[in-house]
Amino acid sequence: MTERLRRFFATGTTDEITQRLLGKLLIYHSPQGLMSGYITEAEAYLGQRDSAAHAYQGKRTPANEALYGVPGTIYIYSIHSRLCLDVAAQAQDVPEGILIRGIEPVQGRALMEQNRSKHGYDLTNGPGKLMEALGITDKHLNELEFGETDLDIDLDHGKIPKQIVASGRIGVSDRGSWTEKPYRFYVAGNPYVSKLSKRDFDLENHGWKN
DNA sequence: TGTTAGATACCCT
DNA sequence: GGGTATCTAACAC
Repeated sequence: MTERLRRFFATGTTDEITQRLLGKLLIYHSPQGLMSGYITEAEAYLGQRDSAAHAYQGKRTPANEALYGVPGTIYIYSIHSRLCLDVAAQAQDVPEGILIRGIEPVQGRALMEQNRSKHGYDLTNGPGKLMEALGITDKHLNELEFGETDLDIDLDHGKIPKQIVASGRIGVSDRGSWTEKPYRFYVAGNPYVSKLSKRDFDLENHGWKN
């Protein structure tokens, strides 16, 4: 199965893969129990030529080594005492990646609420929030591969976005022409998307086609 | 209801 | 020291 995921994360440009990732089911077999959610928001980072990427100008350290791994490698990094979840895209040694910024809870919502001590849409509508909801508090999954460990992505049981919105990436500032490039993608109307206005919520079907 | 500003927190270089 | 996430409070509409 990992063979399929590897192909998924190496076919097409990274911004295309990012859009295709929306609606796929992220699964975590946690020690607490099974948790899963549809991916609602993600950002593409285009490697050494992308001034907002961790691998800008070919930067390579033990911390971002996972970006250079095979397609589908898990890259976990910390920022402001929180963790963010990335997936390495493209062939090995091509340090492009996709940041998962939001999921819509499917299974294990009660566990997530327990981990976050929050409920409602605030549960998983941000990169640090979803990691806290999943109960991932360290980097032991870093550099492992999706599908080979407790984290998995199910390509078959996802949702189809009715409409995908592209926007500039969050938190990227003063990065020259890369600052405003539309490499953030999200499911239009889904409430589990960071910084989305309430009036844009599609409360009927959360922006999904099915 | 939405936008903004400030405080906080911590691992990696 | 840089990173840009999250929570709260304050203010404008």
